[in-house]
Amino acid sequence: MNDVDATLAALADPTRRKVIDLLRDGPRPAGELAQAVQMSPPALSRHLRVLRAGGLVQAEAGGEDARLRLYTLRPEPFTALQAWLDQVQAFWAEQLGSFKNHVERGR
Amino acid sequence: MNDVDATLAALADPTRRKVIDLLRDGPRPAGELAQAVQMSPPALSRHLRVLRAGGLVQAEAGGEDARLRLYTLRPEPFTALQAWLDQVQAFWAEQLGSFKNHVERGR
DNA sequence: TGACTCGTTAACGATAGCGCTGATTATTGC
DNA sequence: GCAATAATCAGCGCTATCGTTAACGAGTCA
Repeated sequence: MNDVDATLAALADPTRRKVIDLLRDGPRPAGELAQAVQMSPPALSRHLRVLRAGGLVQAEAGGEDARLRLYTLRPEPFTALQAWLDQVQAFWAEQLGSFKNHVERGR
Repeated sequence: MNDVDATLAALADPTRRKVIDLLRDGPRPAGELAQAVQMSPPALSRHLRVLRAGGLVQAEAGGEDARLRLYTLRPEPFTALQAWLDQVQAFWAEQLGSFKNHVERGR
């Protein structure tokens, strides 16, 4: 329902998650990323498009060489995912609610 | 690399994420989950198998009626995912490192 | 025992995702 | 202008995944 779907779909692929890990060390041009994950530039370009569509990364026009597209991480989807994760983990926080839920659902 | 791959693959499907959200309110039998997501029991059973394989859920033998399999959330994969998320978000924590990375990579 | 329910497994058709090669656009430097 | 480079787009097979129906063990109750 939320955009968390798109975020998780983007992170599902191991290649894309590796790209995220690579970008943790700083911005990288697309070609360098393709070489790092041992993949043809067109294949990685598709992955980058998915990551862009999900808002996980952002392509800046490289200042020095305009042919290079420097990719950078964007924080929003990750904070949204963390918010959802916190909600899920609240399940164990309210351990005393394990019987409260039974009552609420009337079992 | 890690088992985070399996976790994210399991969470990628919207149906499976909805199951997780449903289980936040407490354990549910498989049939009730299938009805909640408007899906045939076999289809949901496959999703539950994926969630089980990833360790996100656990099937307990229902005490009252042994035919029912009550599914419950398991914490481990979520804490592992949170750990990875924290690593990624550390990228913005060290904002001053944006120039440090340039130096390290010798651009 | 026999009818019924719960859940899973098996087999099938349809769809979507992945990675490749080849072509296209934009930019650099001679 | 022209060759070379960076990145994306387009088209093509391939595999995996998803959901459905049908068949199968397991458990309940008369």
